[in-house]
Amino acid sequence: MAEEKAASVWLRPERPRRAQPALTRTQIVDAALELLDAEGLDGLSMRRLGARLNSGATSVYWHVANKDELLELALDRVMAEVAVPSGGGWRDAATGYARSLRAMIHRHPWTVTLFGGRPMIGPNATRVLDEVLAAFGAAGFTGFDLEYAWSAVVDYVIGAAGSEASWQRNQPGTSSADWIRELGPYLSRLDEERPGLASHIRDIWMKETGDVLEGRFAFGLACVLDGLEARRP
Amino acid sequence: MAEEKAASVWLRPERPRRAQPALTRTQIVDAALELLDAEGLDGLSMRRLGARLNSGATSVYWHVANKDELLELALDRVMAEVAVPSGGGWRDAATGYARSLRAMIHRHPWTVTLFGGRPMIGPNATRVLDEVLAAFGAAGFTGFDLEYAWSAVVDYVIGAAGSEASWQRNQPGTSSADWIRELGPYLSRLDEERPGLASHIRDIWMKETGDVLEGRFAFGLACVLDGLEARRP
DNA sequence: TTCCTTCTCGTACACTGTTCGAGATAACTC
DNA sequence: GAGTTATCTCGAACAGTGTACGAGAAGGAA
Repeated sequence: MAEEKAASVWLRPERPRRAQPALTRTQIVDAALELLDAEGLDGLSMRRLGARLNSGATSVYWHVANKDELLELALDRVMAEVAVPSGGGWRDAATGYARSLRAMIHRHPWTVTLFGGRPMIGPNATRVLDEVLAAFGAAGFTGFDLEYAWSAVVDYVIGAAGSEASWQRNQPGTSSADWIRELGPYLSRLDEERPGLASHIRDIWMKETGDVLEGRFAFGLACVLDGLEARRP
Repeated sequence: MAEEKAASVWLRPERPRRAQPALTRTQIVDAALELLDAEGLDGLSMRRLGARLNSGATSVYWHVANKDELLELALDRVMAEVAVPSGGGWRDAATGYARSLRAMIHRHPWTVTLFGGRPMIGPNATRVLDEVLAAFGAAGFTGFDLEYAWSAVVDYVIGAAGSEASWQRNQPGTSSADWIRELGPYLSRLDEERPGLASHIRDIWMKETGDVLEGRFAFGLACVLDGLEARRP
């Protein structure tokens, strides 16, 4: 990856082009997304991207400065899938936003590592942020409280959805129950050393189905939102 | 990275050794930690690790199967710095745990990417988890609620501290204010398109000092804990 | 025609994780 | 003592990575 900090992608428009261009930024991002969604962050290499585009590996560098920059574009692209419902109360808006963000992360688990890398200022990310601030603003939050309030929600969602997603990213096709099953010897050792923990693991992790994940997220989100409600001016 | 899934590190003890070994697991992890803390995840390569240990690059592979495994060992090592205070109420325990985890993440920003990769079952991670479960259990939580309750706290802390840390990881030595300043043209464009957002950015991000981060974390954590308190049996 | 911009791409460099097998060294066996 | 085995180090090699560079093709304008 490049060490130089080029000016942000969002300041440098797509290069001017002539009649029939062979490669486009959107086309490149499309192909990158296919690779990312199919095989995760490791699945995207510039050479494979070139192959998928039926072009030379290094042709992409005319349209995009970096691999980092390409990822920034891809991340903003999937932010288009995130929506903040309007019309209902602020709590509906917050819940809808949280669930929509989580769903997006589940569809694109590779995003997790990228969040927070630098402030996201792509068009879709700013649109989402603008909508979120409007919704929380309408709820009465202003100034620092506004920042704190929406941060609490995003931070929780990214933490929760991130931990859910990084499992499926690293152990595709296996459940945590499968994994625990391989750990027989470890669990029986744990029975002696930390019996409370061992029984909790057997109770919970072995039953970790989609429902449990769902329940966990609903619980945590409700906690955060209750806390916000209590602090709302 | 290896595709094969070797049995977990924690099931395979350090290899038996003779009188004066030249390389030790702990020694290796020590050196790895130095590299990780100094230069982040990218700073750790097997060759550089070998160099720091005054040994051949591939000698490490006798003591550790993978780079992934090495990272697992390093991650568990820093989990030793996390503590759950006991003696006070459950809320003291939860707060202390949250702050201790956040502080650890700040000291070792490279951990963020590693969390959730797979369940952490190293000795230090299990010790922490055991203590946390005990604290939340003493607060009255049982079964699924116990799992939900502690998850809400970890997920929030990892989300919040993670976003704080990934900034310092990617832009070492610069503040977000510096970064915004470079974005002059972008901000003035935003003034026209999304005036509310632009003014919020100027108000908040430009002033993002340690105090703001501190306030944000305290706010979010209080929200989560209030929510838990309300749901406590 | 000449010139300039736009765009593609082969080659090359310095790096990565990891495998393999050769060799050294110590401890145990006879 | 000699012989054998287990422990450990390490150089070479392989397939892969991101990216700089420069040669060249293709089209529009003068």
